[in-house]
Amino acid sequence: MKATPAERTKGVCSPPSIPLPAVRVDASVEILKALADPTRLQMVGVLKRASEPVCICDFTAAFALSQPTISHHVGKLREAGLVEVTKSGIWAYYRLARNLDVRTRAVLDALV
Amino acid sequence: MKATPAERTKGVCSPPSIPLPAVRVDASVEILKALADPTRLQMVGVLKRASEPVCICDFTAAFALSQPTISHHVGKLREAGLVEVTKSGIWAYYRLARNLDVRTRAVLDALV
DNA sequence: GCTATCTATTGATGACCGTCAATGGAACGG
DNA sequence: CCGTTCCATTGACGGTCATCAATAGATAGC
Repeated sequence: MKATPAERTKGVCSPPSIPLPAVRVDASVEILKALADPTRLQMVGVLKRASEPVCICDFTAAFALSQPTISHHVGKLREAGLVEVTKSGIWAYYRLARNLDVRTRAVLDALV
Repeated sequence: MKATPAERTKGVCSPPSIPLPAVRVDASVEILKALADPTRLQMVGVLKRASEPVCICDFTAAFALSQPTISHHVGKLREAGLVEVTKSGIWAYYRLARNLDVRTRAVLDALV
């Protein structure tokens, strides 16, 4: 009925522990989902290296995707709070958000 | 026909630059997608803090999800190379992979 | 006003994901 | 053997996502 290779008992082996607060997990998941796409990760890489805000038209030229798809991706990044947009005339310029928290910045430094 | 707020010309404003190698982007995206789920991120947090491999039955007890769903999530983590499994008798014990590369470890240190 | 350019939005479509119930497979105890 | 426990797999279902074509909004120059 039971087998104890170490000192395990019934169904639950060791007391379950959930160390991370749910609100923090949700925040991290939102960032991770925003970054978990090749195009968006490349975009963040470009923005992280750019010394000035980058025009959307640069992305449409660089990424072999339709213009609505490009707009969709930068919108996702903006919803996640990763980028900021400033509009000047016809153009829309994007840059990395300047108030990224420490953990998000660490993720970006590690990956892009 | 054209408007030049700075020194932009026609459609393409500045020469496009794709700094990150595609192979590295794909590898990063695989890690990000594996982590971009609340349950899996919590699992990784538990494993990161655990001093010994954790039994699947602990996860089924901790996460209010069906056992197939738990198995599905740890399978995703294993496919991404984030965790390793060692089976002992009836039980399956999971731990963090011991050969995680530097960038992946930095992401885990930042988030979980 | 009219036209051209850049960007965002809408609608549609095909693919993928998270979840569960049901089943299968393996190992242990009697 | 046989029943039990643990884990993985399959099949199905609803939801989300990435993508594009088409359209709309906004701005600048004529």
